Amino acid sequence: MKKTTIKDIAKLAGVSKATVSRVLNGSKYVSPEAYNRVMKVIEKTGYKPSSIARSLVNKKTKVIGVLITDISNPFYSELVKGIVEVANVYDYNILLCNSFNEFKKEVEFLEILSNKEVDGIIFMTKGVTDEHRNFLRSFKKPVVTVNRKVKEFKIPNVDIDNFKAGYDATEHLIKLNHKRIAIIRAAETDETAGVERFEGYKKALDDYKVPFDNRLVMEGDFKAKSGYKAMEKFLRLENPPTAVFCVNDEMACGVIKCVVENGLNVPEDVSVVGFDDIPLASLFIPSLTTIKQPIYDMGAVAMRLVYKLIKGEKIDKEDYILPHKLVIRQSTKKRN
Amino acid sequence: MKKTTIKDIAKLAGVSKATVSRVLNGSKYVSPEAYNRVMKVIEKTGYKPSSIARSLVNKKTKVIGVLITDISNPFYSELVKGIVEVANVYDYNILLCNSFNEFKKEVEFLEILSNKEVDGIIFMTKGVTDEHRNFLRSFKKPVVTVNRKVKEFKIPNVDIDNFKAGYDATEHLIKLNHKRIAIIRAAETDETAGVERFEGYKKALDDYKVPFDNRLVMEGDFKAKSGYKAMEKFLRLENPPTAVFCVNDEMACGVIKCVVENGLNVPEDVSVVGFDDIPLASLFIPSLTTIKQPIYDMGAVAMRLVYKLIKGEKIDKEDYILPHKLVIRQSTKKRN
DNA sequence: TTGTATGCGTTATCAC
DNA sequence: GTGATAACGCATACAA
Repeated sequence: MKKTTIKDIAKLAGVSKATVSRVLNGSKYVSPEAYNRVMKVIEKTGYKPSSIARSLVNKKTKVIGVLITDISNPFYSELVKGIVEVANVYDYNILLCNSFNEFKKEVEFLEILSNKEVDGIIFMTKGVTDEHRNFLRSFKKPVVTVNRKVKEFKIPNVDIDNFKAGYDATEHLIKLNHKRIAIIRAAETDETAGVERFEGYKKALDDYKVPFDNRLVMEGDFKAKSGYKAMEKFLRLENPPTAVFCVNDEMACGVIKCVVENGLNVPEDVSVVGFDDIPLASLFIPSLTTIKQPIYDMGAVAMRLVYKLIKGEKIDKEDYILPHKLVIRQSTKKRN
Repeated sequence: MKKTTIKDIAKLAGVSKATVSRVLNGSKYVSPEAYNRVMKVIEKTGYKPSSIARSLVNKKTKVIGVLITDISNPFYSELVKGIVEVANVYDYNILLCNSFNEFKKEVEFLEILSNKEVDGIIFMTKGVTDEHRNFLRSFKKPVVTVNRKVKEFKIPNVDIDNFKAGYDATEHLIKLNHKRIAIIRAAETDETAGVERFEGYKKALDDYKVPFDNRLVMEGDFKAKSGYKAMEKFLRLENPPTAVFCVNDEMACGVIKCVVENGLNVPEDVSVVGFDDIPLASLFIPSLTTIKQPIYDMGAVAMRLVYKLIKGEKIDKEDYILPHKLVIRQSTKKRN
C-alpha cells in the first residue's frame, strides 16, 4: 500500500493535480464544488502533502538548523527551549546538531545543515575559525549567533553586555567589603563571552582601587569540577580569597562544594557569585547569587531574528543586547 | 548566482548527469578518467548534492524525529545527547520536537514528523492517548519509545526496571532502620514510570513488614518545587517521616531545600533518596543518594534500535531493560 | 475556474 | 562504461 499522493487525491476527487494543489495552498481560484470534493477526499484519506516534494520546488524546508556544543549543558538546553517554542509558532522545526565541543564537527555540521537545505541557522559554536568563516562566506541563508560575535561578518548576534555583567558581579562583592576577590574565568583561547566578563572584573577592581592579583585568577572549562579544582588551589594560597566570581553557575557550585568539603562555609567564610542563573542556581544550598541571563529569551529573540531574515525583512542592527541582572541570594555576604 | 547542481557539474566535466551521479554514489561502473574529471569539478565548485532531491527519490531523509516533553529537563537533555551522538555515527540527524507537556502538541508533532518524512521516531511523550495510537497505527516507519510502554503495539521500549528500582530505593531506607518512609510519586494519571516505582516502594514496605501509611504518599510533578511543597506537608504531620523517597532527583533537591529551610538537617533528621542521577545529584550539598538510570545509554540504545529497524533488521524483543544502580551518597544515613 | 505541461535535483532503468 | 530518460510528489505558468 503506497503512500497516497496528490495524484491519488486528484483521481478520487475527479479533478486535476493542479486543482488539488490549489485547495492545498488556499488559492481563491477554485470553485466551491471542487473545493468541497477535494476536501472530502483529503479528510477521508488522511492525506498530507509531502514536505520533501514541496521543499524541492519551493526551495524552503521550514527547518532551522541549530548548532550548539552540548545539549546537556543547562544553559544550552534552556536556550534551545526558547528557540523551539518560537520556531513552532512560526511553523518551523529544529534540526539539532551537537558538536560535542569539537571544532571539526562544528564545521561538518554547518555543511550538513547547508546540504539539508535548512532555511536558516542559529549557532553557538565553541569558537570561530577560518573554516567557519569560509562556510559563512558561501552560505547564503540567514544566520544568527548567540553569545558569539563573528567579526567582520554582519551576522546578528544575540547577547548580553558581558563586560558590564562581569563588572556588576565584581562590584557587588566589592561593596560587600571584599578585598581579595578571585575569578574563575574562561580559558584565554576560548572566544567565548567569558573573556569579556573578565575584563569587566578587572575594570571594577580598578575603579574601586582594589588591587588586582594574578594569583586570584584561574581558568575553568564551565564544568563544576573545574570550579572545584580551581578553588582547591585558591585555598592553598597563603592569603586565600574571601570571595570568588565564577563565569558560570556550575563552576560556582563546584567552588561551594569545595569550600564546604574543606570545613569552611559559604557565605560566612567565602562569598561566591555565579553567572547565568540556571535553574540549579536557586535550588542549590546555599542558593546562588548570580548574574541572571535571560537565556530563554535569548533563544526566542534569535529565532525571531532568523524568521525575520527569512521573510526578507531588513535587520537594522547586528547586536541584540538583552538585559542581565544581578540576583542576590544566599551565597554572598558582607565581610566583617 | 544559482546553486550549482548535478547538471552544472555534468556540463563542466563534459559528462552526463548519470555519470556524475555514479561517482557521487561510488558506483564501480565508471572509468578512472571520468571519475577524475568529475571529482576535480566537484572539488573546485564545492558542490554538494541536495539531500532534498535525494530524499524525494530515495524515500529516505536520514533524519530521525525525536519527541520529548521538555528539553530543559536534565533527564531529557541527557537522553537527547545519547541519541544525537549515536545518530551522528550513523549519519543521521535529529529533528527535535518539544511538546511542552501538552498532549495535543504531541500528536501534532507526530503528524509533522510524519509529513517531514523522517526515517524513524523516538519518543518519550507525556502519555499515550487514543490519538497517539491512531497515529502509530498508520505510521509505517520505525518507532522506538523510551520510558513509555505503548500497550498493544509491538513497539520496542527502552527502559529500566522501575519496579525493582523503586524497591531498591525503599529497601535501602528500610535497611537504614527507617520506619516512616514517605514517597513523592508521580500523579496517578501520569502514565509514566513513576507509578511502577511506587509499586516497588509498596512491595518493599510489605516485604519488610513496614506499615504502609497513606499520609506518607504525595504526588509530585517532577519539578523541584513540587518536592518542596510535598515536604512542607510531611513536616506538618504529627508524626513526620524520617526518610523520603522521591521519584526523581529534582524533587529530592526540593525536599532537601525544604528540610534545611525548616531548620532540620539532611541526612541527620531526614534521609532523602532521589531517582535518575542527573549531574546535579552528585553536585548538590549534601550529595544525593539516588537510583542511577543510564540515561545517556538509554538514548544511545534507542537510537541504535531505530537504526536497526530502518535497516530492516528484525528486533527480537520489545523491552530493552537497562541496568539501574543504587548510588549511595550523603543524603541518607542510618537512623538511631 | 480548470487542466496540461514543465521543472525542482536527484536516482534508476534502460538501451547503446 | 556511458548517456538519455523516466520517475519521485508537488507547485505553477500557461492555455483553454
